[in-house]
Amino acid sequence: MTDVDALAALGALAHPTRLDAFRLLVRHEPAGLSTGQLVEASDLTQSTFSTHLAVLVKAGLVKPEKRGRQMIQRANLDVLRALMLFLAKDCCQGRQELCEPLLAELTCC
Amino acid sequence: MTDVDALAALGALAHPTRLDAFRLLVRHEPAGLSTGQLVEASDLTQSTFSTHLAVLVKAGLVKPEKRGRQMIQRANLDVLRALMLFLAKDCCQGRQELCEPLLAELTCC
DNA sequence: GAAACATATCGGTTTTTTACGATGGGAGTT
DNA sequence: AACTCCCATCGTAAAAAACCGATATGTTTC
Repeated sequence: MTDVDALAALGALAHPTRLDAFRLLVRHEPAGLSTGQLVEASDLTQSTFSTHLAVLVKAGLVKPEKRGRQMIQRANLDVLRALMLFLAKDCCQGRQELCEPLLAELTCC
Repeated sequence: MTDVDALAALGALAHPTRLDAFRLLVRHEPAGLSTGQLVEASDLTQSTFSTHLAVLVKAGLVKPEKRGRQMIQRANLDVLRALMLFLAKDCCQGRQELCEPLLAELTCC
């Protein structure tokens, strides 16, 4: 993951509507949700939400898939993992003791 | 870490200047760098960089400390860890197999 | 083919962000 | 006290983001 990719992912998640939508999609893995269902879950217009969704898709965090006349949206956890690894690399620069607390907490899952 | 905190941290890192500055500070832990040194490392005006720095501080990612007539800026790795944990919680919702690849890669450090 | 449906895109307005020079205030120096 | 240095803040202009209604595109249904 390059800096540009990480900036796109960070920016995509840095908005309440998009963060909510992404987390909703994560909770609905691997089935996904239609765009319309996501619009309903938000309190925004269909067109406004569509542009938010486009930001998530452009960042690679969401992968759309055609199904009949509707689009099924699915979270791309690979990109989320790549983003976390990107951040972790900063955290761990040479000093492993800095990230050990993180690993300890992450073993919760 | 609340949603509001996470959004602030994501937004703070979602800018090339601020991401660069934060990573530079991480690499200079635990000594930190003065604001002036950070300005030099950027290609921006002192005033412009100051507002960027304020965003990082507001998000808690950077902790300023007075030293004489200059400010020493230090990265707050606790907030970075909290942010990563916040993202990981989404990733791991109930399904531990989703985060195992991440943990495997993180053991690099 | 016409109608209904799901989603994307186009204009346009409002709000927010970014960037700069200039100014101000606190902290050392002479 | 006057001066210099470091940094924050103010005022402002330009750029980007957010939001909406209206329209366009492609798909199923009748």
